[in-house]
Amino acid sequence: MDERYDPKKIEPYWQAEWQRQDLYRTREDPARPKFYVLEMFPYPSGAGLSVGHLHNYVPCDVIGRYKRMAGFNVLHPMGWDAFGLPAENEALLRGLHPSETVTRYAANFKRQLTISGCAYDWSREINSSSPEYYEWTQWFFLLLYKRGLAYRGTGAQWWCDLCGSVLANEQVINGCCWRHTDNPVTKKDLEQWYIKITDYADRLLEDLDAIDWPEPIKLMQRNWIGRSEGAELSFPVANNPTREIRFFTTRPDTVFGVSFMVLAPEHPLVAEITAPAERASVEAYVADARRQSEIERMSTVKEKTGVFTGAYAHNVFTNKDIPIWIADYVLMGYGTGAIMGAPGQDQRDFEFATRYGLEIPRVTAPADGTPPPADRAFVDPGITINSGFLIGMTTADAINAVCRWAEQHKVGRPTISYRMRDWLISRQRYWGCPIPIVYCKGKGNDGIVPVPEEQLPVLLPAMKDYQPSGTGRSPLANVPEFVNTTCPICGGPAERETDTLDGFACSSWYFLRFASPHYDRAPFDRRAADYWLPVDLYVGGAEHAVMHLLYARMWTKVMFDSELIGFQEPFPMLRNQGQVWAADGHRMSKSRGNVVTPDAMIEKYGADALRLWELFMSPFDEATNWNESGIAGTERYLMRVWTMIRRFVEAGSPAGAPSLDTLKRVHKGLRITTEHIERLRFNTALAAMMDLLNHLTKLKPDEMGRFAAEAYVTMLAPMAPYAAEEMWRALGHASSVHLESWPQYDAELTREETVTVVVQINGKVRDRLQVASGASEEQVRELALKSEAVNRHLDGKTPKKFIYVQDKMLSIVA
RNA sequence: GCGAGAGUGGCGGAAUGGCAGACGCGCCGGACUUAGGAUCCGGUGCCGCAAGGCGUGGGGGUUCAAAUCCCCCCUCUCGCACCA
Repeated sequence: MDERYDPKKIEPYWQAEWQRQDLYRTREDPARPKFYVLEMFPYPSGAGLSVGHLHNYVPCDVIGRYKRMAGFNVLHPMGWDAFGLPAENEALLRGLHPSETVTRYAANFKRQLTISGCAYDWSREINSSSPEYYEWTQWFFLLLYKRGLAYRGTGAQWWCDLCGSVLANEQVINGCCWRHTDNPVTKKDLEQWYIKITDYADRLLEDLDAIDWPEPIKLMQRNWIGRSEGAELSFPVANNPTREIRFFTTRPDTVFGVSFMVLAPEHPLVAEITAPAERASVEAYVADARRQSEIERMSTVKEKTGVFTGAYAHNVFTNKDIPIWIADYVLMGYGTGAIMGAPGQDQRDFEFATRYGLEIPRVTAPADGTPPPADRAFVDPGITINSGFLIGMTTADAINAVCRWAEQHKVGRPTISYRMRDWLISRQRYWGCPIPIVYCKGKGNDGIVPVPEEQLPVLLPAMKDYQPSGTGRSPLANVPEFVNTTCPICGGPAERETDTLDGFACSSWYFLRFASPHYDRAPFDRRAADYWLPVDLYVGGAEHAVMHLLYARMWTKVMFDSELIGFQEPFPMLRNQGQVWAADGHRMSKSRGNVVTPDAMIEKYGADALRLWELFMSPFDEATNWNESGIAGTERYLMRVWTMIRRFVEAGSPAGAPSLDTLKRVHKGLRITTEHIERLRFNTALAAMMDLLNHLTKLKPDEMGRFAAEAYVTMLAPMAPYAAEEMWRALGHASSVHLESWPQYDAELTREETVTVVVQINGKVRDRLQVASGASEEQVRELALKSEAVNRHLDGKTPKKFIYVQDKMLSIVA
C-alpha cells in the first residue's frame, strides 16, 4: 500500500482488473432474490455527460453495489435512447450520419460512466436505433394495431413552408421556424397514426394508488389524465332539427340556466349554421382565431372574445331558443368542441355573458339561504332554483335527476370525459423507427396492411441527403427503393408508410429488453422477464412525469392483457433525482459554456472523490447548484481513510480487542449508514461514515482492530469502489471487496446505555441530564428537581405539570 | 392565472412536533516545519465580559414544546396554459 492515496494510479488499474474478471456480469439465479435498479436510459448527445448526469448515475450505482453486497442478485444495465431529433438535425446541418454520431456519442458516454466507476453489466448494453432492437419496437406497434389500439387519424402539425417540413414544438420559436426565424409557421393537416391510450385512462388512473411514486408525479399524472364526471347532452339547432349540438358538462344540474351555446371556431357545424348576415364576421373571427393559434403563446391573459353565428339552439329543458356563439376559449380537442353557457354558475361563462350582454339566469343558490352574489358566478354546489322539476334539489341530486331525464328523453346520458388525448405516435422524420405498415393500392380500407412479423425489421435505409420531402412526408419518401414495395397479402404494388415512430415508443418497453437483450425470437425471453421484472427501483428526472411514464405504463398494461407478462405496473417504485444546475444557476449547456465534465473532475480529484461529492453535496432528490469547492473535502476524507488503513496494515493488521465504546460506535455507524443508504439518503450516510472515521482515527491500530478496519472498507466500497478495492487488497484479501457481504450490525450494540434528557421549564431548555436509557419519569423528575439550574429557574414556583418523553425530554410547566 | 415544490450560519446542508445548525466547505488560532495552498489539534449562528438573551423569508395561530402543523403575505424554482 502506497504512502500516498493516488487515484491516478489505482483507478485505471482496477478498471482493467474488474473488466478482466468480468466482475459485473449478471446472470439469472432463482436461488437468490433479485433487485433490478434502472436509470432512465439517456439520449447520447455530443456534449457528453456532465457532473449533473452523475448525480443520478452514481447514487444508483451505490444502490446496485450495496444491494449486491446485501445478498441480492442485482440487474443494473445501461443503454441508449438513440433515435431523436438532435442527431437528425446534425445530419441535416453537417452531413453527419445519425448512426455514426450516435455510436460515437454512446461510446463516449460509456467511457465516462466506466471511468466514473459505475458497475453496469455492459454485456446487456442496448441501443434503440439498432435493428436488433427496433425490430421489436415494430413488433409492439403491430401488437397494438392488432388489438385495435393503433389507428389513423388527421392531426395538425407545425409547418414551415421554407423548410418544406413539419416542425417539432421545440423548433417553433416565437411563432417562427427555428431555421427561418422571420418566417411564421402555420399548421398543416396530416394523416397520422395514433395510439388509443384513452382506452386505458381509468386503469392508468386507478393503478396509481398502488405504486410507490413521489406524490407530485402521481398528481401530475392524475391532472394529465384529467378525469371528470358529468353528462353529455345535446340540443337541436333551432329550425334545423337534423342538426344537434352535443356538449359535455360537469354541471348538468344547471341546464335550466343555459342561456347560450358556444362552439369552438373549428367546430364542423359552424360553417353550416351561420346565418348569412353574420357570415362575414364569423369568417373573420375564425380566420383570426386560426392566426392567433399560429403565433405562439402571444397573449395568455387576453379577454374572452366571441361572435354570434346568428343561429339558435333549442334548450330542451327550458323550451327556449338560445343564441349560438363561437369563441376561441372553447377547444375542439376537448370534450365535443362545444359548451353550454351557464353564466350564473360558471365564472368564465359569466364574463362572456357580461361582455356580450347575454342573459344571466341564476339556478343555484347557496345552501345557507343567502342569495347568490350579483357580481360574479356562484360556482359552488348548493340548492337548485328556477329550474322546473329540479327546484329544491341539492346539486348532487339535481345532477342525477338531469341524467335520468336525459336518458329517458334520449337527449343525453351520464358520461366521463378525459383531458388526456390519444397519443400521436407518427413523426415525419428520418431518424426514428420505421412504422411497419404498407399501403396496398388494390385494397379498400385505405389499403392498410401490417407487415408480417417474419418480415421484420423494416430497415431504416441509409441516406446521403436528409432534406425534407417538401410534402410533409418524412425524408424517407425520397427513397423510392424504400417506399415502393409489394403487398404481403396479394403481391401487388404497395407503398410503405414513411412516417417513423415517436421516440417514446422505444422507451415504452426498453426496461423489458434488458432482461434478455440478445434474445432474437421475441422482444424478451419470458423466463428472464418473469425473473427480473418489474423494475424494483426506477430513477429519472421529474420532466418525464407524464409522457414517458404514462406511455410505458400503458404498453405494460397492453402486454399484460396480451398475456406476455404477469405484472401491470413496470415501475412499482420511482424516485426523481434532483436537478443539478450549473454554478451560475442555469442549465448546464455547451452554448453557455458552463458544463463541468466528469472527465475534468476525475483528472483533478479522482473518480472516488467525485462520486463522494455527488453523494454528499445535496440530498439525492433535491435540486442544487454545482459547486466544486466541496470535492476537496471528500478527497481529503479519502486520504484520511487511506492513512488510517495504511497505519493499520503497517502495524501488522492486529486483530485487536476494541473497547466496548469503539465497538458500539462501529456498530452504530454501520446501522446509520445502512439505514440511510436504504432510504436513498446518501449525504447523511456519508456523514455518518465521516463521523465514525473521526473517532477511529483517534485510535491506535490495535485499539481499532481488524473488525473495524474491514467493516469500514466494506462500507466504503459502494460509494468509493476504487479506493475500497485497493485498501481491501492491502488488508490481505485476494478477491474483490465488491464480492463481499455487507457487514451486519449487532442491534444490541447499537443501543445507547445513557442518554441526554433535556429539561425544559415553560418551554425553555434549562438543563441536560445524563441518565440511564429507559429511566422512568419518576427517576428523571427527581433528578431534575435536584438540579441547581432547574431550581434557579423555577425560582420558588411549584411545578404545575410534567410532560415526559422517554429518553428525550422532561418539560416542566410552572 | 392555475397546480406542485422550496426558503435554516459566509456556503452546501442536518434535524419531520422534543437539545436548531450533524457532516463538510470556508474562515480564525495553534502544533509540526527551511517553507505551506500539505498534515495534525482546537475554535467558528448573532449580541454579550458573564449570567443570559435572540435566532430557521415576514406576520399571526395551535401546543408544555414549532424549522417541522394551521392561516395570511413575500420571494424563488419547476410544470401546465381558458379542460366546460
